[in-house]
Amino acid sequence: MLVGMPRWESDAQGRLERAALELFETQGFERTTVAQIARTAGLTERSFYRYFPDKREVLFAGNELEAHLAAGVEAADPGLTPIEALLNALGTADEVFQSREFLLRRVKVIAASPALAERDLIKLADIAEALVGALDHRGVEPGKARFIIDVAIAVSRRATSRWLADPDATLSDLVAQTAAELREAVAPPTRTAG
Amino acid sequence: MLVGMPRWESDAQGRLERAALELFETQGFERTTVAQIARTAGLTERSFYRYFPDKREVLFAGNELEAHLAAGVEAADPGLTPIEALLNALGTADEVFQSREFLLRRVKVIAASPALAERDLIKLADIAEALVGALDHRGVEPGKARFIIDVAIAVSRRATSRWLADPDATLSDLVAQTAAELREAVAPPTRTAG
DNA sequence: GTCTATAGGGCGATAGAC
DNA sequence: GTCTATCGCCCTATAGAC
Repeated sequence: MLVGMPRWESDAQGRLERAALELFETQGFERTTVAQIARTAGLTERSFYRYFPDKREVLFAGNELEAHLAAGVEAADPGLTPIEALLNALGTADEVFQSREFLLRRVKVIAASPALAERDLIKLADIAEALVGALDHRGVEPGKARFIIDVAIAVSRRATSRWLADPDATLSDLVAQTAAELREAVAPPTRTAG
Repeated sequence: MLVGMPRWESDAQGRLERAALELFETQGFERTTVAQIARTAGLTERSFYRYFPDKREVLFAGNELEAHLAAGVEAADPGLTPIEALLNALGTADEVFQSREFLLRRVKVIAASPALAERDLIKLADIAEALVGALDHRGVEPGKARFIIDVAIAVSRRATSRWLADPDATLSDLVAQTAAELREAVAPPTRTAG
């Protein structure tokens, strides 16, 4: 036996994640079995469930984004309004994103499966809930915090969608542009005399 | 055989829905089986699936809210801004709600189960998607429409949550109040000289 | 790893209503 | 006869228990 020959191939979780994305792309989520993902990654079905509590989670592992955003809001200048603090943090989300290539593949797979779309939404809701705690430290009451977070996430979704489509723009610029769009949309209309 | 004696008890779907809510309340969603719901409603498990494509859906049947909101937006005064049209419609959502009593039971059951919370979120997303079509008829581009809808839904969620807690306020008043809160939250801060 | 309950789909049988 | 609601039985996959 050669020295340095590992007993198991490394990064079982990563292999499962890559195998799953690949299979979901080619066959669709519903028509892919957990056993198939595991086999493709050189593992057994049982081992899959050691890494992921259910089949959907294989596309949603990791808390980096939530942690990054919460940290960003906690660290924000106390002089900023809550929405400013949130949007600044959301504008740096790309710091924890994978390659745009990978994100686009993932977004497409998720959009193609209602089951994955559900999971995606609750993951976003989990992030929102985590940010309530961060705003709480700034003295924002939870109900109001959740409301402002929902608005900020709406801005972020629009900005991120644009950013995925336009390789040249920066995310934080698009967040700022979308925030301006928000201010305009909620302002009372200028009813010019007709 | 007596005249008027139906072969089956009527309203099988309603019986399933009531049995499910009751069982989810007492046992929780996960610990309730489809067979149990069906038995309680006097049906078999197989028949359950004739009415609902899956176990979660038993709490989410019906499209009344989506239809009501889409119709409200379609019928809105063309002079209103998109967000005004949306918020007006959302302020009348109570017209298609069940009793507050029933809503509170349902909200509690959904909040207690991650699986049901997921389904709840995607139902809201489905409504949002339907409203994109309604705003399209008003000449709003889809990406922008979805953004404004997400913001309006954030307002509506906060207003509805307050309305459920406060039996005396009207939903449309609370929507208006929350819209004012939104305008204040997104306005640049008045930085008084320090 | 093995075992098992449950979800959920396919297909056909049955039995009134018409 | 057709239509429609229900049930029966078979199957696989998920996911949790042991």
